[in-house]
Amino acid sequence: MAQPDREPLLVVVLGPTASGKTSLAMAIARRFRGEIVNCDSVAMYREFEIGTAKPSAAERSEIPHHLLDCVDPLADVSAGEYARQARRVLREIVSRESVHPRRLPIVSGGTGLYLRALLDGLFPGPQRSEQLREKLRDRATRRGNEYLHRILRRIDSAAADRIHANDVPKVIRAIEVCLASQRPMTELWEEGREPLRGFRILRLGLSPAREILYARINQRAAKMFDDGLVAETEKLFAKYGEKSRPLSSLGYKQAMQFLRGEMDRESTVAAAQQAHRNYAKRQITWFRSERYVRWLPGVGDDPAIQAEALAVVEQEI
RNA sequence: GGCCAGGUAGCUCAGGUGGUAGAGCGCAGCCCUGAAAAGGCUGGCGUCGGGGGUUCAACUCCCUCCCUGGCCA
Repeated sequence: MAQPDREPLLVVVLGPTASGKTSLAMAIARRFRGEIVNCDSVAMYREFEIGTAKPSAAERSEIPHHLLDCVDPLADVSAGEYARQARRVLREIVSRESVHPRRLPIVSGGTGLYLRALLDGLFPGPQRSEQLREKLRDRATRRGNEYLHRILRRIDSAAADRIHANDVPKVIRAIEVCLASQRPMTELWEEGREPLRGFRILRLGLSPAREILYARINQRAAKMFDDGLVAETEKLFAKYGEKSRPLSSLGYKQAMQFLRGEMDRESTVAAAQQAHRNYAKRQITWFRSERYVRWLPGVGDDPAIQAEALAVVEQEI
């Protein structure tokens, strides 16, 4: 029996792309009156449909979904912004006075950093400054990565030790933080993060065999092209131009190359499949070190896996 | 059948006046504190087409055979 004063449960479904997170989240939501909170960075953008494998219209009308289609194609999201919005949504779901029993929030997604920002929090640092970044990027191109890295070493040597000189975006972010806050970034890190409070968190991780996952990825990426990914990309490019960041994300990036005539259709599909596989591998590495994950050895639309997951949630709820 | 080009890592290809080989990609492992579907780091891998010969030593030189592509008949 649930104690009356127990904190509400939050279920998190995580795993690499194409592992069946949506299916599993839907199954849990159906059974326990859930609402799904998206945690895929690109799915937040409006109008990017085919390449993002968003839940279908039918799924969205059956179960409430949050943080999908909430960002303008010309805007930029960030981990911090995501975390703020997601926390607000979670509190809202769980604090509706009129709803009994309480609805179950289910976070579902594969963007590891966003998930960490949501659950563990980020350090209290400044937001990005596009002008400064532009300037630093420019210097990196003209004077080299090592040059930029030496600047970082001068103002925050601990950060320079941790960040490889070739990892330009992270070097730039570190310099940006130091300059904006007038303190070494690693010193700000010491101040800790602000984790999400007020929930008991159950992490369910999907971990299908590599071979099976790669086969699903290949199939799904090919299907995106059959379903009109190129036409969608063309439309979005015509409407927003190159400044729309998600146009350079998985699938869209390859479709853009096709539209520019850089590749034939077959190589385009192959390149998109490749990019998705590489991404999945990085996700797997990221999630592997995540703690407190209840791993499910299969795919989210497998009835046996769903049954296992439902049983685990049942115990916790 | 003749002539040319070529057969080197899973793939595409570099290379070497003879001292047992590389790059990119793939693959695998890893990192990640507001661009993260981004960015970066590390690492296997080869009977250098087969067989002979010359040589202390052949992937490299010579002979021969096989295979692929092109041109000519």
